[in-house]
Amino acid sequence: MDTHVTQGQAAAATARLVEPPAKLDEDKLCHPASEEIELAAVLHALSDPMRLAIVAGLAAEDQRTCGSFNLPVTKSTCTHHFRVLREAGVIRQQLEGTTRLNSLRRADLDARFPGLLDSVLEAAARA
Amino acid sequence: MDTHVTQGQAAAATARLVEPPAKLDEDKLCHPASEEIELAAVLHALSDPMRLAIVAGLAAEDQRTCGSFNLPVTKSTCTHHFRVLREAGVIRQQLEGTTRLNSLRRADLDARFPGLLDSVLEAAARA
DNA sequence: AAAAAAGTTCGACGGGCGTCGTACTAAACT
DNA sequence: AGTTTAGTACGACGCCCGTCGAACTTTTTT
Repeated sequence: MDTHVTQGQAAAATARLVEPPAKLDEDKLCHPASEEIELAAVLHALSDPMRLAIVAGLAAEDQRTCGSFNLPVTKSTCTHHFRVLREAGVIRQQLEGTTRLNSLRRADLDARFPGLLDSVLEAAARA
Repeated sequence: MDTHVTQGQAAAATARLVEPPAKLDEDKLCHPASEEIELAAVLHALSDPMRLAIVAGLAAEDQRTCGSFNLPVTKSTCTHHFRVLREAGVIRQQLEGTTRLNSLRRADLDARFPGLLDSVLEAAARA
């Protein structure tokens, strides 16, 4: 090999063909761009009572950790629900030490689907 | 028995304990009352692309028959989607000869969840 | 260095969903 | 009366969803 690529880097590149994100810490939690947010996915994400509660709780107080909700499910189920919300573009998760801070993507959602989040939040508060 | 209940009525009442609606033609297609409409059920009903298309089509032109949508699925699947929408309280179906006329429950939905339907419809139109 | 804290990953399980085909019902049109 | 029209009812199939437990990673605390 005449290129300055170590054996480790080559192995990593090969592995990336199979498993894209690999090791970049920032991209480990991948979010859709605001234009990529799909309505059906958002509505599906919000159609679960527990996820609706998460979103309502986040609307009341932003930047909360996953554990702060004290949901009546195991941690793995908790991870699942937050991932569904994140991949639908409803919330943003950022790594912060050992925890993940969750925030509502209000601006992005409002830009893509004006008024939708607010009406859902108001509806959730009413029930 | 000293109450004025005929044998027929008693039998009907007993049967109703096992199979509530039974034979009343109007109740064959049972809809939830507006206060009984649940948010999660509505969001779930709207989270399917085909049902979203049905609702959008109904918003454009009301009182349409099931067949008028020419959906790319079989009739039984079609029946399924309309039932999900009806049982969630999103649409109303009324028997009319051999067909069922579908209409959006705008007033009921607006009363229960103000602005929700409109924002979803606007979001659907945008995508 | 060891333990604790906060999540993630993986495999598994049961139930529900979207889809289909076949059989059926009820009204409408020959 | 027979046929067409417009749906419904009932299984059946594969797949996805919500849930769990066990093992793991990473950062923080002791």
